[in-house]
Amino acid sequence: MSTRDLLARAISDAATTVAKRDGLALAIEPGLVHLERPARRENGDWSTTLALVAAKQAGTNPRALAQSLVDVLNADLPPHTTSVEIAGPGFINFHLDNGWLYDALAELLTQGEEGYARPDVGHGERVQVEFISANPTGPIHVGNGWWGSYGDALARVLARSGHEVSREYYVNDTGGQIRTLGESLLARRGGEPVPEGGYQGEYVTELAARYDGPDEVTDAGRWAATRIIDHIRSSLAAIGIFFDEWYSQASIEESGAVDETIELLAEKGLVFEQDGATWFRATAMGDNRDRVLRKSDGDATYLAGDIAYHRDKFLVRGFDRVIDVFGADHHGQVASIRAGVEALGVDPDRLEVKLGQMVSLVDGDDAVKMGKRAGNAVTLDSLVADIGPDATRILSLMTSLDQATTFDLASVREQSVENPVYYVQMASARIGGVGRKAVERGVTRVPLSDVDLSLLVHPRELELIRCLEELPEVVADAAADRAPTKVTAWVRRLATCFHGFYHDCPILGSGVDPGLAQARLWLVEAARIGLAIGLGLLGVSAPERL
RNA sequence: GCGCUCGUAGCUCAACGGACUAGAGCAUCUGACUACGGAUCAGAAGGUUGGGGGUUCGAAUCCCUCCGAGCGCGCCA
Repeated sequence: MSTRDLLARAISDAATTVAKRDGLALAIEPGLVHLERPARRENGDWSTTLALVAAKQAGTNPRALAQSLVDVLNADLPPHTTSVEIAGPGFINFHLDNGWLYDALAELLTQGEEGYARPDVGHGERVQVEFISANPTGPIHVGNGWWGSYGDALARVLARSGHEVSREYYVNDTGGQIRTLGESLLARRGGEPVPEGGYQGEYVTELAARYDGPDEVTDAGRWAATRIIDHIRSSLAAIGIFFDEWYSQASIEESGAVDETIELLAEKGLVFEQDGATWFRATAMGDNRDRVLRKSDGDATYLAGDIAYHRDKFLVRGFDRVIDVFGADHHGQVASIRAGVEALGVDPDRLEVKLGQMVSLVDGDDAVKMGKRAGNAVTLDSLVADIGPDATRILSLMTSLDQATTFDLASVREQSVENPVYYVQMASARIGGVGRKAVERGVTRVPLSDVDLSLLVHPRELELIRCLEELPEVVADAAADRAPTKVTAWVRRLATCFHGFYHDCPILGSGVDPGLAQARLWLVEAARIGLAIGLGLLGVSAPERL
């Protein structure tokens, strides 16, 4: 059990003691004790706001409650605790000796890369993360890659924190756009200009040259969409994004699921006919207007397919939770699909929609030329070719999804200090360097049980251990908040701590005490494990040399 | 016009109900190398968190309002 958990238990016990003694309504489960790290180290190693939060329900004031708790805690100090004090309006601060850090370090090393930082916050919840789902009518752009990196990292974080995760790409391989794609392809093959509103891109010309099927629009469109999806798949594979499922919209329509879904909604009295079309009474579910499900020409709308698709997710495949990651330009769909899900009798809270704000690229002096929305005009392939897969992923995971971002290609293109991937990967390379140097000098790590970790007393060493100790909590928070950027922030902090340690604490130097050298070698191993876990969650490589 | 999202240092971004100096990086200015990779480390300077109200013991964070920006408002997908 971690020191943090032991503290939480001690606080819970103290609350029980105080409640019984003073007749207060105060019962706090250890798991609900909120512990945080004070911003300033002199205010202790851990802090709790329990007295602030619980005073009202206990019928007392925060300072008085805090004082009672502090008295009880000081009478029987929790493990590693040297003192407990009250601060400000009623914060309770705990000062610990370094022993808790050595315990944490040993725990990390014992659990290793596989076992460490696997907080079970999901309890096996089955979560589907659907992301990218760009239409198969052309290459994907930078925004798709940006939001895709988010979706993939979120899936990794959820998987590590006790969720059963499935990644899915919804392929819109039907409807008018596929016909338009087919028309464009056939026009190009016939040497004619692409019709108004068609797809003009060069990729259409390239595909046309390879197409040897019939002069039939739908066949041509489907054929092209399949080739384009293959291309998208490889573009995403290049930055480490893979899907469990590529779900075809056409397959939903062909299976009859769309008709069934409309029928289901009709049974609930939420469907009506008007102007020759079939409508969904979405306003009954809070949408701001009703929506067409079946057009007067008999074709199902995109929305009808999407509702049928979500019915499949929740009611057929049985996911407990569905997280859809959309670009902000699709936010108009959210209210309708949410209304549809609710109409099907599914608790709409089980559907989470994450909107990725727009991404803009500038390129040094060419900023103006590229224009404001350049990000959505530049292909992901060209970005990756330009700055590499690792930089693409870490940059897209530096900012939160809901922050519209602009970044300058010129500043990250080369091995520039503005490119955070080098700072982090240099830590990885230095760790690799220590290993190589150790081999060169014939130094090997002795078993952990023979090492005295308490020799690690340098402030740089202690900071590094503190940082590593935070990882399980960072993973849990990142999962709960759907915020993989928290992992990015942590990885950068870890790199900073490692560089500081590396700078000030020689490991293999001739003047280093052998016992201390062993402790430091194990600390380096712990840093390697932490970095590997963190970068792994982000989909960024941890190279042993640069 | 309506709706959704967002306005935090010169720039790009953190922090998303906690205090104790709103944090990083870049850019600017000072320092540290015969180093286990200096693509590093240390320090300085830089912000009434778009404006104004409100709720709270406590607000960048929640609510209202105004201003500004982006994106949507099809029997397209």
